[in-house]
Amino acid sequence: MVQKVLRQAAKAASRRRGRPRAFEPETALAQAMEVFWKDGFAATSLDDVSAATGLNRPSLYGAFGDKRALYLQAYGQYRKRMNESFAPLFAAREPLRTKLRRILTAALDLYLGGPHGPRGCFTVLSAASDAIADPDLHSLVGEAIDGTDRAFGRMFSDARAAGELSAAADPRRLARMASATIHTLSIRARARIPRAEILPIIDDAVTTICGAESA
Amino acid sequence: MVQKVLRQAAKAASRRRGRPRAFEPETALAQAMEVFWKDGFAATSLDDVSAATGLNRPSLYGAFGDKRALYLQAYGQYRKRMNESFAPLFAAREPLRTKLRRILTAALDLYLGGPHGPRGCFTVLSAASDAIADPDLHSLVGEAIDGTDRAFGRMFSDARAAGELSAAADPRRLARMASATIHTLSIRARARIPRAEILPIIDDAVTTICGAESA
DNA sequence: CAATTTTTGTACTCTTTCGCATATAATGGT
DNA sequence: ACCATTATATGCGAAAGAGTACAAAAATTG
Repeated sequence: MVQKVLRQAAKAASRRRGRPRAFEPETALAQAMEVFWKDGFAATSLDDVSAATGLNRPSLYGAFGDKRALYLQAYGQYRKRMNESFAPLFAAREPLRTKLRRILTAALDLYLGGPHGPRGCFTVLSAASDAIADPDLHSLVGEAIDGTDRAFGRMFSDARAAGELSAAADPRRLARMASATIHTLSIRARARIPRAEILPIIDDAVTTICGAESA
Repeated sequence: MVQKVLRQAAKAASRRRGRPRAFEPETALAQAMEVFWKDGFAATSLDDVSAATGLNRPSLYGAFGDKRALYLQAYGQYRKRMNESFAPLFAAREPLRTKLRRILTAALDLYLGGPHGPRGCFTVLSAASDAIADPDLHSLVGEAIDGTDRAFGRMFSDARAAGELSAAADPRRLARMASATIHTLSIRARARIPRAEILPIIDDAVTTICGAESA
């Protein structure tokens, strides 16, 4: 009994007991994410995921559980990756105007540039899905939206402290407008509206939030 | 042959030939719309639609065609109804501020108050769906988004002409920000965020677009 | 009333899909 | 070398889902 506990504790460090996995769960999850992101939960079959990952269904079950659990983990990885890739953009020491433009442009590129065409934001897709009825997904999506609001909120709050925004500006209001921009970018990208017609919205948001171009 | 053509031409006016329908297509379409709106295209089975309408599947096929055609017609009816119910709000002779607030509030109520709980905007859902790959749906959704931009655009343009907005205001930019607000309301409603947490966004948008409250 | 036309309801076929049972393969422990 | 353990691959089984065939029902036309 004690032995077993010790062995389990060492699992991460030393090699697992039986036959080793022939794949990296992280990679498989990233591939599963792609197909779910493209077609959504209901329209994606486990055979689609199987084909995308190169794994048989039993391997998927063994590693991640059933379809729902797999989706939740794929979406979890999406959130983690988004946080990692956008954190430096939010932390950058740049003029507010430039920073906001960079963030929105990065989001649009991400939404338009999927390996299978325009796809929008996975969070927005998950919210639209029937799977949003699931309380777990429901929480994750709520956290994601809130997290975006907060990230923008901190950015505008810092900018105001640095004198880049008027003292009367409300960081939380501006943050929600920035999130709204993210959402409209996602929807228009997914609707396959051409990039050239979406791009002006980034200018709209920068102008609306930071004021008209002064230079 | 000529007889047949004449008969078909008179079809709309005089009674149809064989056994009459036991249902109104408009009503059935409205009921189909509800279920598609709730769960999306892929997660809604024809049995679900059959249950919601009280019609057998062969009747659905006879009246509307296959599942895809049915969805397109249900979505078409949604668009028609939205245009009808929002047109008077856009046309109202009210202060811009009041009008914008009324429109956004009506949208939020619609998104939150489905017979089966929060549901968001059907256009946003359709864009998120896998069915967006269908060129026909794709066009309909594009038109819907564009139509909203234009409706807001006219409103702001008129308001500027009436002196309710500064001469420097760009109606198209403001229109896209208003549409973005509609989109974020839809997403947050669908994500089951409580009404009280969504409501401030309407204030945000009114303030951002019309300027800070003067009175 | 008989013939024709259209709708309705039952039941059917064919395909897809999820989840799992079972057998085989590959590793660590003793 | 042998056992315990974990992963892989084939394939099964039950269920759901889309679309349709067919006969009965309900209307119009002559």
